Amino acid sequence: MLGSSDLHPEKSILTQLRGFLAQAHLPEDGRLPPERELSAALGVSRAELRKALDVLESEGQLWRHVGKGTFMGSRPLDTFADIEALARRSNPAEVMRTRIAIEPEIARAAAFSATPSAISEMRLCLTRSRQAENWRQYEGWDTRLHRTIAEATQNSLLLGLFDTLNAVRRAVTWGRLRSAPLKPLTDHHSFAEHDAIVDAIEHRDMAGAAAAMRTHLQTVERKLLDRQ
Amino acid sequence: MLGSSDLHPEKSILTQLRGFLAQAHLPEDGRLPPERELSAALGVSRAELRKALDVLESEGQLWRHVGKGTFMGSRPLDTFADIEALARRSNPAEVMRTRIAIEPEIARAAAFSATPSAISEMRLCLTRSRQAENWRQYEGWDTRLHRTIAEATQNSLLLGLFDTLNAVRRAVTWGRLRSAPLKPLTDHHSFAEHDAIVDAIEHRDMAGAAAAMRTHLQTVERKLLDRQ
DNA sequence: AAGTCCAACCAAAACAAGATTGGTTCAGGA
DNA sequence: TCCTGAACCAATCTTGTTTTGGTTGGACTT
Repeated sequence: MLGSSDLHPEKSILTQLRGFLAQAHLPEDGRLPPERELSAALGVSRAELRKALDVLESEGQLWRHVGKGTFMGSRPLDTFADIEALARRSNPAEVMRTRIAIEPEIARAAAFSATPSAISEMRLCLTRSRQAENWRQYEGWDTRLHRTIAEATQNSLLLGLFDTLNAVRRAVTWGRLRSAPLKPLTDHHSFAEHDAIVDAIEHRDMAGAAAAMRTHLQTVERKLLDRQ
Repeated sequence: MLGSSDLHPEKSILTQLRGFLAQAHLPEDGRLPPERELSAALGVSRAELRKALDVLESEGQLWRHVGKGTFMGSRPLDTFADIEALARRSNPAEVMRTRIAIEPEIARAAAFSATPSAISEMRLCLTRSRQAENWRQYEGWDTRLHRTIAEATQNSLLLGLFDTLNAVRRAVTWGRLRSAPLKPLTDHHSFAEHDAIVDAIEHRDMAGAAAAMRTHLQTVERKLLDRQ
């Protein structure tokens, strides 16, 4: 077991690698030579080199990706969110769960920050949605109500995340439920639920606003499930 | 000037093209044949075809792009959420409020969906963050812990929104607090708070996970305020 | 002269084939 | 038992070619 040339082979390779990384100056992006080159340069097998690299990666000192290479520093995040890519990986159920997770908190924040003019715009959306003559109109005012609530938080970042979520929702439903026929404008229990949300916001009832929004979205989710 | 074979050549080509588009069934994406093919098929010169296409494009019935082709319908809007634009409109306080709104709900979902391997990765993050020798290492493991929790929801959309939020956070703090000196690695009450979050997730305590995450983030917020 | 056609060219985008690269497996040998 | 080397895999990059809308200029017709 300890008959080899040194007692701590992996440790010596680790130090050797650390020395190399400290000495050799890497390119701008912090990329270091491919494993095959590096193992040859250090005179060790690729497997042993990988063990040492595993340690450094677990320490968070470098990150690796197949086809790209090995880089010093911490793994970079995407600098832009690709709506289409998100929609491709997601599905209607996931969108609904995400709405249920996030929109109640938006309503809570809105109950804290909403201005009177924002609340009156919500009331307008409620009235218009009641007057809607077909599903499309109703959906339009429903969407606008939810966005008005998000605007009322006066939190541009929260609003941005809401818009992203909404864009994904549209992309997902377009892709999967495009065959949905023009729904008749029948039962809209949602009227009372919408009222409850806006009422809670107007009364600065944060917990109530969140609860009302959650109840509403769970109703929507149940309708979705029933239709399938 | 009107000596040619017909008085309104461009108009006849337009109607001919309209007829073709109504009759021929296009592929899924609404793409129509390249101009060179289409002009040959309709027996008109490419220049004349392009004039007709210009009309249809000005009417908003189709859109074109070099290298891509000509498509029926309206030009698709950008599907990228611009992180930089969000960061420009936001600020550290807003980022913090948004984290407090969203991350507790992520923790709640994680308590429901987390796999044992995900939980063990959270434990690893806890251990490493305790062993951290400087602020940068600690921050790295802290970030990774929060992302591991988001991954544990097994909700790709929620994860995507979390990543967006995180990207904006980094952009905002880099832009505004770049002058922050290397903070010493002193008081980390956060250890116990992190433990409480992971414990709740492991015990499938959804409400507890959300509450622990909210408590933790409010602590972070208080530190931010104290420093200013 | 004015309009039309045709061919060529341009840059952006798509497409295709090959090479790299981290990750994994397995037979062979020390 | 452990390590090695080689092979294989899938994701990614690289490179070169093709396709596509947009543009220009000369030849031909009227």
